Amino acid sequence: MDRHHSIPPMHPGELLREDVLPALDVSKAELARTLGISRQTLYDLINERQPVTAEMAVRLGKALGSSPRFWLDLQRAFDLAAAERSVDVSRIPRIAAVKDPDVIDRPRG
Amino acid sequence: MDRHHSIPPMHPGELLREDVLPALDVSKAELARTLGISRQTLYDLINERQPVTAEMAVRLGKALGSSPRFWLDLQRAFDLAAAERSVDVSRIPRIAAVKDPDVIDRPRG
DNA sequence: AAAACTGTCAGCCATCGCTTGACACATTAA
DNA sequence: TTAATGTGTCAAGCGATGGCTGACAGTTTT
Repeated sequence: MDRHHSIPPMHPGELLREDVLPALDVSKAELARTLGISRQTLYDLINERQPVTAEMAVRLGKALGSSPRFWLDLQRAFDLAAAERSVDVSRIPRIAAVKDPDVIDRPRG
Repeated sequence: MDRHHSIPPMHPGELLREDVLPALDVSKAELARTLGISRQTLYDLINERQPVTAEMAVRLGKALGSSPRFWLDLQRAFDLAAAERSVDVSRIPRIAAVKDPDVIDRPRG
């Protein structure tokens, strides 16, 4: 019953690099300045070497006029997929029933 | 528009401590063992000194039979609220229109 | 009494998120 | 044609994080 679950999670840097930046008429150096971060940090972000932290999400949200949650959600999905890959869960027994309300899975409205 | 979040976001540790653990008939020491983490780490988590990381979310998900995303979302809301408090965004100008790329489920393809 | 559980501290360590500084090269502005 | 700016990228440094082990003292379970 695992509906949805979009395919492979994208790193926020990819979106930034492929979609956002090209649409903007701003140099990377200037974007970094605008965001109040170092050029290196933006470089790392864009090249998917560094995640969008909560603080970074807030900055991006302000500058790009989007919701910080958007960026954070993107990152979380990415992190979760990675964790699912890297953590061996096979030795962890289920000690409680599935009583979880499957999150505030806000169906987007 | 975005109203204020009516409720201040809860740390996952609080839920773990107040709701989950009491409902379970498992000692904390054993839960730590079950999760494959140290007793200290569980202690820190429960006492809200440490966050639910993606990897931790996966562990909790497996053991408690809930979705890892549930735990991660809880943490994300918490982190975001903190970031919004701590990051001074007032000097960051909006350089792009409010174009919220309607989040996660990018149809892709 | 022995075994297990509890709260909590202290110390350690690898990694993380970010920074500055540098270099070589490319593009744009005066 | 210079000067300024931008670009890709590396290296080193730094404080904070996430996690661990070990310990102690007291409580509960067996």
